[in-house]
Amino acid sequence: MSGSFTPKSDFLATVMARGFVHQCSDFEGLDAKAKAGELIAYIGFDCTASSLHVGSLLPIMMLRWLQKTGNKPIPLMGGGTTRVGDPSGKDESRQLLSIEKIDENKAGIKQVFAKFLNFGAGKTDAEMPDNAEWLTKLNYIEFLRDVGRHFSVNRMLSMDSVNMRLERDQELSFIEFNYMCLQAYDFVELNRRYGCIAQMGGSDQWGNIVTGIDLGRRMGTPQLYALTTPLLTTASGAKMGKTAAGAVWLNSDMLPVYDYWQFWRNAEDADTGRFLKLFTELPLDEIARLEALGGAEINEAKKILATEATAMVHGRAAAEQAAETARKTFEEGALSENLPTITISAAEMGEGLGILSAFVKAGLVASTGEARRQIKGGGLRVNDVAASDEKAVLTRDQLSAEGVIKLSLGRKKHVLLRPE
RNA sequence: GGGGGAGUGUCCCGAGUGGCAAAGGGGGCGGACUGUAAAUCCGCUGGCUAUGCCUUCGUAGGUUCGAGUCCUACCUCCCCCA
Repeated sequence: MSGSFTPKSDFLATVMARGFVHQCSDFEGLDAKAKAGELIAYIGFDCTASSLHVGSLLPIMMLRWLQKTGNKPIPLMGGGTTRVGDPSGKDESRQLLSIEKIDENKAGIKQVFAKFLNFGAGKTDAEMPDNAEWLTKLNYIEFLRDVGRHFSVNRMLSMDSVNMRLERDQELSFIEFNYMCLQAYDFVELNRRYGCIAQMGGSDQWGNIVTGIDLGRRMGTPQLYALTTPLLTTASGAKMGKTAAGAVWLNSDMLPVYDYWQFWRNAEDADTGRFLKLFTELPLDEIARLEALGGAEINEAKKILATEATAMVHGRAAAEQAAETARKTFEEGALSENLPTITISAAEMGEGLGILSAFVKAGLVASTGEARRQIKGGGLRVNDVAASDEKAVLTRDQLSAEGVIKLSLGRKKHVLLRPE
C-alpha cells in the first residue's frame, strides 16, 4: 500500500514498522504533519459495553504511539451515535441503551484509556470528547441545509459497503445510511473544536473516513487525512478477542488479570511476532529475535508477549504475578494461591459438598448436567486427580495445607475452592 | 392496498413432510497427540432433587391419544405487483 514511501516522522515510522498501517489517504502529507508534531488525530469508539475488549486494542495502541511520538490523540466516545443504536449487522434486536447506561459505559471505558494515554490540557495531552455534545444539539433542518447538501448520494451508493448490500438485496436502513453522514460530521466538528486533522480506524472504516475528508473539504476545513489499520484475525482466521467465556475484556472486573495473561500466552505460534509488534512496546530487534525462536522455544516468546501485553493494561506487578502463577501451575504443577479463588461458606461446605455443585459454584461449568458430561469425558479434576464418580462428595479432608481444594476443567482452567 | 414466502435446539447456519429432546454443519467445550501452539482423530454440546420429571421449533388459542409438523388469529421479516 505504501509503495516506495519512506516515513520521516517518528510516528509513521514506528507505526508502519510495527504493522499497524493498512491504508492512508496521503502518506507524505500525514508524515509531514507528524514530523512537525502537529498531528491531532482521533478514533471513534462506541459505548455499547462498559469495557473495551482486545478488539479495540489495535486502535488504542495507535493513539498511544501517536502521543508517544509527540502528537495529540483524541479517543472519541460515540455517546451520540450509540443513542441511535448500531444498525450494522442483521441483529434487529438492537436495544437502545438508556442515557444512564451509556454514561456508565463511558466511565468504564475511560478507565481503560487512562492506562494508555495521558489526559490533560497540554499540547500532546489526550482529550476524550463525546459526539453527543454536538450530535444531540443538531437541528434536522439546519443539518440538512448546512451539511446534508454536501453529501452526494451517488457517491455514497458507489461505496463498497453500500454496494455490497444493494447487490445482495440486503436491507440498508435509512439510519445506517445516515451513520456515514453523522460520522463524517464528527470529523468536521472535531476539526473545528480541536484542530483534529486525521481520523484513524479499522480498514472497514475507510469509506466513512474518506466521506468525512470529503465533507471537510466542502465545508472549508484544512486538508484532512485517513489512516486505517488492518483487520485483525488470528493466523487461523478466527476473529480476535473471542474466547469461550466471551469477549476478552480489558477491565479486570470483567476479566481477571490471570485470564487476560492466559489469553496472550495461548496465542498461536504464527501470531506471536505480529502480536509482539502490535501489542507490546518491545524494541523491534528484540522482537525479531523472539520471533525467530523455533519449535517449543516459541513458548518463551509467548510468555514475554503475555507479560508485556498484560502489563500495558493491568500494570507490571499484576502481570508478573500472573506470569508467576502460571509458572507454578503449569511448570511446577504446584498449587498457586493466586489462582482464581471462590470462597464458600461453612454452611455450604457442611458435611461435604457434592462434586457436581462444587464445579458449578466454581463457575467452571454452567450446570450440573454439564459437570456430569465433563466427568464422563474425563475433563474434571479435583486436586489434580481426574474425577470419575459424579456422586463424589468433597470434604474438609481434601483441603490442602493452604486450606483450599483445587478444581480443574481441562488442563488449563483452575479454580481454588476455599471454605471459610 | 393486492399477491407470494419465511421465522427451528437463546452462539450461528440449517434439515424437518402427526410419534421429536428434533438430522447435518460451523462454532464452543473436553479427551488423545504435542509445546498451555497449529493440524489431525475421538467424545460432548436443553434443565432437574434423574432409569423418571420439566422446558424448548415467532406469539396466543384450537383439532388430535399425540403438534415443530394440521387449523385460526396475531407479531416480525423478505419478495413481487400497485
